[in-house]
Amino acid sequence: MVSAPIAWQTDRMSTIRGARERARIEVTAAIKDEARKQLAEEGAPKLSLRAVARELGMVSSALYRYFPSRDDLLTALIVDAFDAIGAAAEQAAAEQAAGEAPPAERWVAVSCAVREWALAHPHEYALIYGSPVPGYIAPMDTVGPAARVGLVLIDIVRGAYRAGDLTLPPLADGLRADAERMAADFAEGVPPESVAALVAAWAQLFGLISFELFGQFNRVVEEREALFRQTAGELARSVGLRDAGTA
Amino acid sequence: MVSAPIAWQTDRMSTIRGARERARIEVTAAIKDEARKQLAEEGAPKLSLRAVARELGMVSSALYRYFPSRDDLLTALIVDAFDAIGAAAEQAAAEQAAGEAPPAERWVAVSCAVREWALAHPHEYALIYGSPVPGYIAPMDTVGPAARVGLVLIDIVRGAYRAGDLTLPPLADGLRADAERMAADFAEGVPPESVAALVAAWAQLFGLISFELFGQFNRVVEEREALFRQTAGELARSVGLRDAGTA
DNA sequence: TCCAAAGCAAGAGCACTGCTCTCGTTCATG
DNA sequence: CATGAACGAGAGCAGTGCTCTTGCTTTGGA
Repeated sequence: MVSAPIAWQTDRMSTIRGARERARIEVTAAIKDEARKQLAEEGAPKLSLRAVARELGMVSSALYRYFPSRDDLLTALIVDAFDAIGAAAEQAAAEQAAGEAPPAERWVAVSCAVREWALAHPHEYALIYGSPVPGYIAPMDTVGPAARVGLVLIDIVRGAYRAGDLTLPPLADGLRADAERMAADFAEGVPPESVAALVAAWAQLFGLISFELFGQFNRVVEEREALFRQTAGELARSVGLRDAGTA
Repeated sequence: MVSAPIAWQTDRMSTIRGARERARIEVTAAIKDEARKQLAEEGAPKLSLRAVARELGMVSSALYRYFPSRDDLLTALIVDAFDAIGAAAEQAAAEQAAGEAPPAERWVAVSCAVREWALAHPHEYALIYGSPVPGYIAPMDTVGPAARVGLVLIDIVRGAYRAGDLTLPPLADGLRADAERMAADFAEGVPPESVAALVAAWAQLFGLISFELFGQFNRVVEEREALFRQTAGELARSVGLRDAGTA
């Protein structure tokens, strides 16, 4: 029997094979750090391999030993960003779970955590939820990290369902089959009605964040946090979570 | 396909000042057309002044007689895109108004028209609703065209309110002042409760479209039109429009 | 009618970019 | 210890946005 792949990876990481391998890991991390720094300052389109190399005191061609192309470096940053926003959501959910808060409140807390991460890392947010780079096709490595926020939201709904605290929203006929497939694929233990509403709420949540971050609310909305909180609460209700305000 | 001319443009066009001026207008239009073509094929980041000039049989420096910089060319395309999606929304609204459809149905029709325009012009949509270009600040010329879709939605709600067909959604205390300001600024004749809900629904609508267009629904949602229709209907209800489905 | 002023296209050139290739050097391992 | 792989440096290619100069053409006023 072969051990789990995770364990095998940890094995490799703990077993330092030599100075060269360790240097490689360090340089790779340094490149990503510098790239992330430039990303935060100038944004993805301005991220330049040459500038990263320059700042690191090496020549541009040396960078290709670590990342075969600029897109691959971007992919690494994308994965990191998905992981970071996913971790922020998971942490918020964990904190709420400890306090035994009602599901709707946990939903709002997670939503706010996601929004706050986005406000703190606008360029990284734009990298993962903004316009995709044309010609760039997200490799499979990204789908796992990309799902983390969604899974947190699913968990909240599943918990509410198991506790009998979930009101089933209406479901259009044309959506039932797809909703059942989605439930089976990545939301086991959640009724299809809620899965469909959940996916819609998920997109709407990020719509609010994107509008705020991408400047669509400029000259329109001022009290953005209040609007977000209120709307996130209504989205919680729309997926069937009991209203937190009436508790 | 020429975009809707602005007032002063029409003025100038009717008063032909000379061959030179006419040539200038034609060349400007040709540049925009070619740029739009390349935009549709490759996307905004790949849009190259030199390539546009090459395709038009002129030298790159000549292009600067018409657009002082690449950003200015992009601005022109942005204004056109806002105008186009605004026109699509207005047309859908006009068609629905002629048939005296209930407000919620008109809301859904406008939403679907916007979505369909987005699906037909993904790169232009990404240009106006995707990640903003870092360092690029939208000039004032864009705010008018950018507001058109929103104004169509406001009109529907205002019509429903005047007809006594509007249910007022709840409004958080922290939002009332801002909502009143918004109502005074650009939604006269609409109660503040509805304005706040309207702005949120507006962002959520585009969140759905962006998620679909930017690939976030890949491997998740299949029946995207059905999900959009259902959610647009619920958004209509969330701003207080009478449910169309129960008619 | 003539002429200066303004508009225009072209070309050279600058400082960049991503990326490839070659050339010595250094390291890890059989 | 010797050999092959990994590595950093540098030159070079094709492309980019943008500027400046150089002539030519059109335009509008004297």
